[in-house]
Amino acid sequence: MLLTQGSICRRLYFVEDGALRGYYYLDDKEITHWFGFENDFVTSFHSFITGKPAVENIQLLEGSILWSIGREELDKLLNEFPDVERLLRIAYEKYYLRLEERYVNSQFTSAKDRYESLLRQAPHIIERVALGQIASYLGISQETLSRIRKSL
Amino acid sequence: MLLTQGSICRRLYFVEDGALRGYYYLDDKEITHWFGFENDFVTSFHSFITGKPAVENIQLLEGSILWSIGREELDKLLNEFPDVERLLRIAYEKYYLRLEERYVNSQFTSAKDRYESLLRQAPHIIERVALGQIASYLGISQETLSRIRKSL
DNA sequence: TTCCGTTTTTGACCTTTGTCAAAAAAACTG
DNA sequence: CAGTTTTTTTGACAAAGGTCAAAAACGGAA
Repeated sequence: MLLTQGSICRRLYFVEDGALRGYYYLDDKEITHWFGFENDFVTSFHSFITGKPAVENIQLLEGSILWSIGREELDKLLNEFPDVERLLRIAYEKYYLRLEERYVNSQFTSAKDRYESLLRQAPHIIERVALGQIASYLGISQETLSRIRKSL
Repeated sequence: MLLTQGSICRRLYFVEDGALRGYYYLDDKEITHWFGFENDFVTSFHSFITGKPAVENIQLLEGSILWSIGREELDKLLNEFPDVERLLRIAYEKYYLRLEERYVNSQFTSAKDRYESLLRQAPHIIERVALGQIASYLGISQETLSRIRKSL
């Protein structure tokens, strides 16, 4: 575990290699709301940005190589090097667009289409992650995902 | 209309006063995916950031006062003043968290809860925006929203 | 192997929300 | 106002996906 809900996430991670996921609990059910793989930045954005306790847990799914930087170190870098500020701004643009697309898809495409598009975008995910985690990531029940797989 | 789909959005707007919405078409149906009110930044983020043609339309919902800046002017400012870079980065953080929350809500709360929470967060929206637009914003059909309202 | 715990699949049934069509209400317009 | 258009509501029905419970498959560890 990299982070447990309730604690404050003070570090930003970069995944050189490996896999992790962010999840939280909704009436005792685990909801995975993101996966991070090679070359992703991961953190509990809400906690890292606001300094409030995290609502999510971050778990390593396999042996991974991570780099990390603390909030204070990052702030120092941001003050010293405008290029870092720019890098971060551009990273946010990318993550914003990614989330926007995911949001639109979640609202207006069927569970089946979402699963197929996940397979296209991240085929390796199937071998690395349990079914139930993928289902909650897609916003559907595990049973429904199982039926979708059968139908393909 | 501030922007029509297919054209490239080259400006970032700031709403001093008024109301606007961004919407796109999905099988001939209008899907409103955001509203902008006082003190919001609005643009077609996807088009503005990537320079690709917009998939969305931006429409003024009432008489409004807007400020705007073009992509080139903004880039000039970003190069000249690191503080602007910082401002923008922080704005992105805010919008990212806002979108993240909306995403989580859309997936795991009922249509009724989403409507009630919208009423709490933006009570004025009801008087300013048509029902069908609110419904598509919440990701539900107009009929369902009508029934939800009846049940309250 | 065999046993045990976990994950995935299957079946039956239920709930939420969508769709289509029509009626009612509200908002414009001349 | 009366007439027209747009928006909202209502009803009947359909579809997608959820829930619960049980069976099957899988993956170690002894």
